Amino acid sequence: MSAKQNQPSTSIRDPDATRQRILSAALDLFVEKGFADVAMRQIAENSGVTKSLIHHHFGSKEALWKATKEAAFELYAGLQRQDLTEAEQSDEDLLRRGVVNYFKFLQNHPKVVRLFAWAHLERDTCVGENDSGLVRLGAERIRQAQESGIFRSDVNPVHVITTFVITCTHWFEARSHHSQWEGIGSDQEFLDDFLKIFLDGLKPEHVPER
Amino acid sequence: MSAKQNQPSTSIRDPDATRQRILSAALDLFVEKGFADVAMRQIAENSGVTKSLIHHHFGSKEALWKATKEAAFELYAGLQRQDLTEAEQSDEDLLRRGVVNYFKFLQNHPKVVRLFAWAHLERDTCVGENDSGLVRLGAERIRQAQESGIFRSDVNPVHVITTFVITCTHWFEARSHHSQWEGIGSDQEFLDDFLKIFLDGLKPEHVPER
DNA sequence: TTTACTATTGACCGGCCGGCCAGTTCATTG
DNA sequence: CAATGAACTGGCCGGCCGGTCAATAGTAAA
Repeated sequence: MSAKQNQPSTSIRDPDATRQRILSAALDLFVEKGFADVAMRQIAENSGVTKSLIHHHFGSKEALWKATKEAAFELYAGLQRQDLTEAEQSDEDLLRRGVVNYFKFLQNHPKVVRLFAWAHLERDTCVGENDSGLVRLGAERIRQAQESGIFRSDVNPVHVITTFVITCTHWFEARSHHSQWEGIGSDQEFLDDFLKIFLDGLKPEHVPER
Repeated sequence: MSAKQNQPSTSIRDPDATRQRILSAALDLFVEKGFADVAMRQIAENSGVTKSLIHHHFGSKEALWKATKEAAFELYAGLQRQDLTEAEQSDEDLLRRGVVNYFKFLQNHPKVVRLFAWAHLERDTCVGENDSGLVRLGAERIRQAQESGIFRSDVNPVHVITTFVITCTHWFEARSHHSQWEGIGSDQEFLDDFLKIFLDGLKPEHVPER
């Protein structure tokens, strides 16, 4: 992957790979226990390097934390932007697919979900800043669909996006919380029910008086 | 409040009040920074007592954390149960009022919101266990409304409850996250839009075939 | 081969952590 | 008025924290 020249695998030192191993171990630990409860020593041990080496590559614990979040967000934004741009026109089915895609993404990336949850709690704003572009794009799609009469036009398009983003996100963030509720269904069953309510709730008013 | 006998206010020692002051300081700090990032020394300083005294009254940091969460949950459950039981029959307007009440509660108790968010992340199950009773009660109400033909019957009642609980909760938990989204409205505006979508989405099917 | 640079190590630092303990002060009770 | 026990204090402990630094080892350029 990052093999410079034709250097064979005899190369003992590979700083890129080292950084990657550190980031990976840091991600696992930060995701599990949050920033404050993780010791640099643990990260060092889990990644098979010295604590000093982490400082050499990343500078400080804070900087490593920031780098971890940025790496996670790159993954997140990359896939999301892809989903959003490859779809072309706006109709109900597009929104359904958008919700399903977002839901599936969170389902497949539980680490990202938890990492962002920690970030929210420490009032990290960079995640929110970064995806405001995605939201703008999505809201524009909704607005177009409202103008075409596909969706009701008496709701703020941003709130439509927010509603499903919030629902999907919190479903996974607080899974351990509501998974013990009696009678609650699987991921798929909840998604299906939510889509019924959400999409029918967005249908245009039946009696457009005035 | 907790004045035993007719003891005047000259009483220097008041262990109940002391415990309360410790709990209050602990709540503020835990809410702000989470369990791991709070030092017993800070709690001691903020509550005006010695670190040793906290250990005397609560035993350990973990125990204090647990006591803090339990106190918060008592407040939460008390008000929620009150809202749920004082309402009698089930109709659309009842659900609307339920959602509004829940939303307003979270709006008025940001500390509880954040405390529970920390608890979720450390996979604390006791919060979820405790309110499963509330959910059961709410779901039963929805089921009755479905039988009466007030709501669509093709969705799991628990998922109806879950949907609005999740939405309200995450709206406040991740406020710092989406407050920077361009075009997003105030608490009230979002609530209004969500209610439109949610309640209309719950209306019975228009063509009840079969 | 020499040089220069960077990746990597292990030992070490001051400081803060949660918890403990011996002692003091207060309030109740017999 | 003792005296008993709980509330409360200050000081101390071992241990872990993030971070630093001088020294070493590998690597690529000259």
